[in-house]
Amino acid sequence: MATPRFQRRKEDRPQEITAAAFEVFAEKGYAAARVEEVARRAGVSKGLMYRYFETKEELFKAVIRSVVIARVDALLSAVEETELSSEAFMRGPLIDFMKSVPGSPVAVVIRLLLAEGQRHPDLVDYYWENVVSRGLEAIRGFLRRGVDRGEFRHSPVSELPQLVLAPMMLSMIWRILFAERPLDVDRLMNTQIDMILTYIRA
Amino acid sequence: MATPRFQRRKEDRPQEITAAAFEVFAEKGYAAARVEEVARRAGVSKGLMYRYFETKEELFKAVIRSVVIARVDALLSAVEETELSSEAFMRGPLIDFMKSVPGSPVAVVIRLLLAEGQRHPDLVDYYWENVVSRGLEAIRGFLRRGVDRGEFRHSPVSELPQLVLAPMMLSMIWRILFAERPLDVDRLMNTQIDMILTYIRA
DNA sequence: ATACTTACTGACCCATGAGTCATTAAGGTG
DNA sequence: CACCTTAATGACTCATGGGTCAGTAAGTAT
Repeated sequence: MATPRFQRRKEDRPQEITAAAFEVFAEKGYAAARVEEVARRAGVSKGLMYRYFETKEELFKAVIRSVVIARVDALLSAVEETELSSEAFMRGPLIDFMKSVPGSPVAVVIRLLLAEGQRHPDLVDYYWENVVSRGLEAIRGFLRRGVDRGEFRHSPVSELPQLVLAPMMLSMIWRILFAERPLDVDRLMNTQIDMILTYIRA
Repeated sequence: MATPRFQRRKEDRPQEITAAAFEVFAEKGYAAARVEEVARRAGVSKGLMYRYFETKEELFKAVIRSVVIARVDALLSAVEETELSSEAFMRGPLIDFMKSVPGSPVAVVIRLLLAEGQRHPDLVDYYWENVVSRGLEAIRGFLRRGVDRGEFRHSPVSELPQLVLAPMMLSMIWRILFAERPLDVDRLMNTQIDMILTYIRA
């Protein structure tokens, strides 16, 4: 009694394929990624892959979309639900969030978007709407709330959430390009937050 | 008397070809760039291109190297030669430098490196040594000098030149990905510098 | 058990584009 | 001017890899 040559697992395939594709795209980038390699890692024939995803490009889009959502939502609800003072929130949960991003799948997505974004403007839009603009809005809202509560003074910072995130971006790029070169990410982010607090504390 | 079908211009070709290649790589990225397109824009046959550059990859490397040097040198000598106070230097020449980078060819190179760096570690090394580490060193030296002169107090910032450059990085990434979405780069950089100065002023 | 649907396979097709090379002619040399 | 070197051309080759599809068998319904 030979084991069957394959099993039918319609439900699980798409997710298994996007997971494998994420790996391959992460390692090679879009253009150098081989569809056959994705299929192999997903434990599936190339033909089947094309049953679930029309083209390599569709697969790529599915991968990007599959990575995006969860992390930002966590930040959003953390901002809303916290009972910490604004300063404590920045020194605690916010900084933890920022430290977690550069090593997360989000960094891979950013790299792919930087490389391929020009030819996939709809993906960039998608990413903008679901990640960047929501994330910035969360932080902008947080800073304004601090001002309203009298914890922070008025300053340009309240309208520049990018200032808070800049060291996170830099750390991400650093990690992608110069992985092995040392960068004291903790110190970088702690100092930036400390500087911001010194600057805006009421 | 027909005009000659071509002219021999051994001296100028390499530079004309790398200039055309820069354009094409900038528009398409490495993988999607067509060697024939580069040749066409350089006003040259594909065959001739291969006389000057062994492979597409060599051409790519030549392009990266051709872009790199001048800008950093300008920063380095500006730091050494200025007679401004440290604060005035930061608010003037340094900030001007930072504003100029995101729209410069350097941004294109960063994008190409992010996309292709994994497969060209020697290029990443080259870029690190000739651009990043020199640039960081220049700023670190500048910050230390400010401390030595009694203009700045001791603080972690003196050892974190990345903090100064973080908004520049963010602006660069922003521009690459979200070109059309507004970002007040001037305000971003001015505020960061203002924050830093407030934080470290003796 | 038998018939039937369709998930799945893998050998195949073929457009694409990097790289080659036989040939041509520009432009210098004696 | 005749000769020679080599810059320059462009038609060609051939590997690569995205995408197809005829055939196979897993699982389900009757």
